[in-house]
Amino acid sequence: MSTRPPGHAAIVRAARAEFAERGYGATSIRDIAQRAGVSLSALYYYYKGKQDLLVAILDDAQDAYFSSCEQALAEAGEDPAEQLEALVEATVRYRSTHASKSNILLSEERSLEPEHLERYRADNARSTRRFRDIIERGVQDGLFLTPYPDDARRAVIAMCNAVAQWYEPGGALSEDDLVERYVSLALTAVEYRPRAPRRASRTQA
Amino acid sequence: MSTRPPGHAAIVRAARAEFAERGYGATSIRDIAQRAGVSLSALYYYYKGKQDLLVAILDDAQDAYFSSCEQALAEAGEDPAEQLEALVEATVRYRSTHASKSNILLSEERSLEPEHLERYRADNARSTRRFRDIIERGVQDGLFLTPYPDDARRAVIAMCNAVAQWYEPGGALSEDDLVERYVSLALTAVEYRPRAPRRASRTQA
DNA sequence: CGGAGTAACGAGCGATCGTTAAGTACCATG
DNA sequence: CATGGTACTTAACGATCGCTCGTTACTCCG
Repeated sequence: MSTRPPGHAAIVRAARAEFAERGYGATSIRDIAQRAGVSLSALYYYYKGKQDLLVAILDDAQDAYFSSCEQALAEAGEDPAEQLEALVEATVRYRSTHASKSNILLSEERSLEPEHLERYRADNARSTRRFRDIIERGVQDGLFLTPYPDDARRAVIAMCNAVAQWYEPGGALSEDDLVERYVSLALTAVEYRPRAPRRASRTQA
Repeated sequence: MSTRPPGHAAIVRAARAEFAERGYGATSIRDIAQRAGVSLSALYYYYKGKQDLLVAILDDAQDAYFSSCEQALAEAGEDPAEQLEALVEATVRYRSTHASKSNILLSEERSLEPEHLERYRADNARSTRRFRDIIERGVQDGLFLTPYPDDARRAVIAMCNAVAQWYEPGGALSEDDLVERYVSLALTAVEYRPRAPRRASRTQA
């Protein structure tokens, strides 16, 4: 998609920016075309219509996120804490470096027509399950002490997602530091207590 | 606003529902009028236009949230933990019982025209400051051990806000239980460690 | 040199958009 | 019983919407 004709890339870039800023429903294809520096009918050379463009952008954004998670998990070991770290890192990095994609992904589900909605929801559910399974296993292994695994999961996901709404690359906080903080916050949220050092006796009520 | 003519209340209710479901930009005033069971021009009897209606809905939603926070804080004592509890409880209750208002509040800032944006942002900033000041004081008092107060604050706010997107009243989880869990999660996020043995039993240790 | 395919363009279609103007039914008051 | 405000209505305006049409410029291949 990047090595394609320059017009195509410009259209996708412009559409992503407009959808992220104004929302799908408030964006006209003329807005997109103007931002991309092409005529409005150029859009119809590459896509069947506005909805088709949204679907393509959503698919691309979802693929990018999922493959990033997949890779992070592949490099992580068996330890649930390590896996949660990997997932949080992948998510935070994605939200911070691809803010437009993230914000569209997180807010334009409602703009999808019914025929595309099911697949989109199913894919998102797989992603949620990733978090859920890891946290559940951490709880079973006695590594995560949270009494509310489901709510801890939602909290971790919500706080990572919110990064896309406020973080500015190149600001005072580096991406690596950001990741470190959110990994730490996530482990705190699930109440991670490493097994090895036996000196901890305050836990387990 | 509730004791006004029935048409007015119906319009506001319909507009809230439509804005929350489809978004401001994707909602037409005809959609709103039809849902309210009035003609589209009835809207112009009460409001100057679509934007004016959004502003009224946003103002009402903001007032409801802020006054709820104010009341909760007034009933809380001086203890930062108690104050954070009060703020989280007020926020979670608001998000869970006024999902439409919440979701509009959380996503339609971008639909505000410049002249209304400044006041809206300023009011929201006051709300954020509430959380920030309480957490900062908790850290200074040595009650909150989090090394990242700003990020913990963002995490707490984000997880509370997300409630509006998934919680269903009347479901398996009661509102009181929901509040209890999120208060607990928030105290965990700021790494609350009570100085003296409080009678608290919902937090571990 | 002559198609074939690619990558667009400007003009315009019907539908829908936010908004306005002018009118109407219904009270309550004087 | 006339008058004035309240609470709407129907009809229509110009602008903009997503989308289609017919055309054009430019390559590459034989």
